[in-house]
Amino acid sequence: MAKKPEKQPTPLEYAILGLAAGGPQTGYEICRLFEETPIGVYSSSPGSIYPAIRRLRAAGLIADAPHPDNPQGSKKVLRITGEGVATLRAWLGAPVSREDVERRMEELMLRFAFMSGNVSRAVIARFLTRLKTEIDAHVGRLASYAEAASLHMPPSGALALEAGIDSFRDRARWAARALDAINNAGEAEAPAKRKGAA
Amino acid sequence: MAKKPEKQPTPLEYAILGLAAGGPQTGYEICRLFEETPIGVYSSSPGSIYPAIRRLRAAGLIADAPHPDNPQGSKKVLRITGEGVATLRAWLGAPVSREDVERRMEELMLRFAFMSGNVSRAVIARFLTRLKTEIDAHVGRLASYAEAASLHMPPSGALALEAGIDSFRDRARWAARALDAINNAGEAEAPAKRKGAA
DNA sequence: CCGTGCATGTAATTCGTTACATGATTCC
DNA sequence: GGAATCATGTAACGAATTACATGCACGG
Repeated sequence: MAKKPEKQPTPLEYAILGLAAGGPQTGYEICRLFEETPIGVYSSSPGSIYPAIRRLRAAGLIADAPHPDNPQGSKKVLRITGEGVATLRAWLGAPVSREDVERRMEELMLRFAFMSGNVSRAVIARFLTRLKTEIDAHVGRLASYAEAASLHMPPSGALALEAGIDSFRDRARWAARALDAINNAGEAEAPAKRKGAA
Repeated sequence: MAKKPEKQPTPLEYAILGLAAGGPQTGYEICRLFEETPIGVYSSSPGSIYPAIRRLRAAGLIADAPHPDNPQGSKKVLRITGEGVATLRAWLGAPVSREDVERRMEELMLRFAFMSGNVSRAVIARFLTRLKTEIDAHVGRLASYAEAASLHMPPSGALALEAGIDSFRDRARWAARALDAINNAGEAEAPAKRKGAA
């Protein structure tokens, strides 16, 4: 358990790690998920997935499950390791930075997607709160840029910028709604500290 | 003007081409634009931009403007070539595919941003119409997937999927609004075929 | 016994990222 | 004349894309 340069996994590797955290998977199952479900906005295809699996295995974040009864070769079942869980949780719990919002929103949403079951409700709530704060700040910057520059832009340029601002605003509203949903779901499960409405 | 393998430029190269189509630029000006304006969601930094400029120059899509009075070495002014304009227009006018919407929405918005001044209003309108159609279809697919799978997903996974669907819906609404804006602006400029409301 | 789907990979290419290198202006 | 900014690049590296390679299992 030593001798790892401690390099941060790529988003694709985190995605695979997150899938493995939901239960043992084979490489082929992971390929299928990337092909057939909306998670696959993040690339797909065996050519990127199998090398990513190999890197995760080399880093000790996943391991081959003891071959159930397969002779070998075909059907290797992957299981996340303790260190893998720790790495995944560190990623999920990392602060939401301005750069994340400006240039890595997709990765933020991928992070969020894997949170339930892997981090506490408090961590999820903190993520959403911080996400909304950072998005609001970014929308402010974009709006003032648009105000200053829209007139000197070609119409389609201004409209494209508007689309970007809109989508950040929309995401901020979603974050607020998601926070409510998480809190309500949590209250229903937990011993119920307080009840407002049904 | 021969001997080019006719390979399709990358999004970054198209972005540079689009900027050059707006008027001569220096590499440094392009770097600054990527650093300081919201166009820079598409990477930035000299390390990717200068190599891209070199590739565009090698492909004959941009050329060095005859050095105005600079001795040499510093401050090379880039100008788009006729072939560059043709390549840019081909990109801007290309059909909107399902794959574009599913996995290259950012590139579609980049395309749209450069349309004014480079392609006709008809091409812009066709783009927006087709974009909305493809987005609506994709929303339909995502919604039926969500209906079938949301219950078996962890809550944050379902919420993340919802965020994705929302943002596509939002973008479809934007496309409709943008189409109106383009049409209205066009009518104001053109000899006015018909007038409905002020 | 033959094709289709299951299942796991490798190889070549290419682009982007990060970091570094270099020199010319301009401002104080 | 020294520092900041202008301005243009190169080098090392990593990772994704595309295409290809391989073999097993199973139904018809």
